[in-house]
Amino acid sequence: MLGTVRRFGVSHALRATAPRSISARLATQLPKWQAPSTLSSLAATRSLHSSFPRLSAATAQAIVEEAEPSKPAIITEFSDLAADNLIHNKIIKNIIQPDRMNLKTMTEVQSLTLNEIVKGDDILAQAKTGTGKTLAFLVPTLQNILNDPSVDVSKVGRRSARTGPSEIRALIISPTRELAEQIAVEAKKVAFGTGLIVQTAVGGTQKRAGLAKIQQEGCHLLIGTPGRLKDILSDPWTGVSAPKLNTLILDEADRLLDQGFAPDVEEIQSLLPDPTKVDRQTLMFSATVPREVMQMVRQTLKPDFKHVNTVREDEVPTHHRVPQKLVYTRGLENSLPALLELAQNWQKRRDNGEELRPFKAIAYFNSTAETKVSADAFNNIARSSEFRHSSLGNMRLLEINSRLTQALRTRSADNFRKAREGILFSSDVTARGMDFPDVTHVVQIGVPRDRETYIHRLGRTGRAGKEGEGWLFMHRAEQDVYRKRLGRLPLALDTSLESADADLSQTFSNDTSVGKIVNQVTEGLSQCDGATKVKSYMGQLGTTTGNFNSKKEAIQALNQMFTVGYNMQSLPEISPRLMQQMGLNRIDGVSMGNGSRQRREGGFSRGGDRGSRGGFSRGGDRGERDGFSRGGDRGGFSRGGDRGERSGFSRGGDRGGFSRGGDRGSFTRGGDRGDRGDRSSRPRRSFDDSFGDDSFRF
DNA sequence: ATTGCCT
Repeated sequence: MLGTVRRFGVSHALRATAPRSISARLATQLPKWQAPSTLSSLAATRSLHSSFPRLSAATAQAIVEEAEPSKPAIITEFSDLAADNLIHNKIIKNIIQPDRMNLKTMTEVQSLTLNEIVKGDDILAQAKTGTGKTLAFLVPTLQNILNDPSVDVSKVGRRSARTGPSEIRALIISPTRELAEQIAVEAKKVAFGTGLIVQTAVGGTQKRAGLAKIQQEGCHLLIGTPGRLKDILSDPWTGVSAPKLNTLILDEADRLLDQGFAPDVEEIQSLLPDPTKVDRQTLMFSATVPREVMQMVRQTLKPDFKHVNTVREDEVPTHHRVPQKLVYTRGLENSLPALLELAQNWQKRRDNGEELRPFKAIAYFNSTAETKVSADAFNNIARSSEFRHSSLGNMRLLEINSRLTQALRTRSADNFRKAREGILFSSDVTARGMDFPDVTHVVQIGVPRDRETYIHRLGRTGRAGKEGEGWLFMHRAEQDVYRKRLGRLPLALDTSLESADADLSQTFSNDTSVGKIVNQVTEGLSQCDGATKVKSYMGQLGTTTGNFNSKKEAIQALNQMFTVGYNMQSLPEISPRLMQQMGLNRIDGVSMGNGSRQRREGGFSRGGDRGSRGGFSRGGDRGERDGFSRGGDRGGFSRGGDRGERSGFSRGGDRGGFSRGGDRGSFTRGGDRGDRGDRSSRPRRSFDDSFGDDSFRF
């Protein structure tokens, strides 16, 4: 708690030196916001001007005592924004009317950023997932466009409308298409009736149709993904340009500034008017701002930008309202049974009269092919009449990843939004920003690529004041990478899922509930397309070899998943070239392909699904883009070789030395700053150093 | 080899 107060105290003191903002003024006039907990009621606004001196710990402590007693009430009502014509009446109505957005009270991040954005400051805003960041930048940004005397909204709707394809005043960049569309939907709600025109530009849609729409209707606010934005802004032939652009918004800013996106984002910036000639405000929003992107942030924003941070530095940026559980799986093949068991247990409790919301989960996987196999397997399971008549029978089982056609992606997202209960099998395409209502569970299968990914995925539940649960299923051999990569997180060990620890190489009787689950999953997987299973194996090859303690263990676990879990006879071939690239060798247990034969025959030969039956659709081509192959289609089955006997494979689960400990990983705060993300700028504390006696167990 | 992102 101490660390929190200190941070708050410093920030508050700094804030007092800044010009008094309207929100501060409003704050003192308004009744204090009734916060559900002190955790979220505290907030910090601080200036990060590069010349600002860093305070010593002693100074900070002194300020704490001075500043702590008077906590300002920082949250305001939307209706109060009408004062001084701060925000257009129409916008306020759109927000508060029961038949429209039906919101009343601003969230912290909304109230803390509104004035700064209207003032025109550059901002980096950090707030937890699901706390209304989108609205926080939309409302003042749309207001700023209305405030611009050169923007004429009065004639919109008539033929003589003065808006056009070069009237873009604000640009919002999003890392995924669905998020861009979602922001646009919200923007249109806010802008309704104001005459402001909101347009989108994302990939996977018809470029020409989108351009025609912009040309016909005009555009004040453009929302899009990096590739398409770059495309239309760089191509003079499109007629779409932004010579009057005043606002650039990076949603999920840390993602857009990371290696994968930064070049595109920089190029887009270079296509915008010179900021020394046309004044430009840049806004960055995210729940996570790892230390290593701060340099990029500073380079992109004006030197006097404001850092609004509602996540206290000793706090894990996840909701304390979302309990997080860690499940060790015996093998990689145990994850899907454990997922089914989780759903079943929940629905059983509902059947027994517990007041629980319907099971609505997102299952996250680290590769697209794995999402596909898993979704296909569950859809196969769901075809049985037993399943259909069980308490899981009404679940929607949907899949989304970047390899699907955009039409299917959109359909899955829409269907999952509407679904009362179900599972969305997802890659990281939905990890950030997506707002699916009433998600009760987020299940992450395998350790995610980084801590930010973990946090954002988890943030798909527990939104807008609702409850939710987070689950991480992980192989024992991922333990080290879990600690190193994810750092401090409030996960509690959970051993309630029996199928997570079952030895799937055994035969199970349908008499037990675990046996039934295992048999259902095995059967569902048997019916899946063999080629997709190979792609899943290949896809996981990259992540598991990076996640496991050793490559050898990773290969053994994968091989077992493939043969025991996927019910395949022989292992996918890995070309000598790839093996060399990945630093694998024969000893690791991979099946080395014959490069020349593979080239000659191309792709892979269809090998044996042992248990596959006819009759069912194999999941196969339900519209995946490019036949689900991105670049070199490798991975053949090795011919001949071990004909399905499993004895040749190591059984994974070497668990020597591991102790299961009690379930105590609850949410406690040590004195040290939980803030991490310091992966590059300074040496990380070792895991053990950062844990006191009553700290997180995992 | 692994996510997402203009054709």
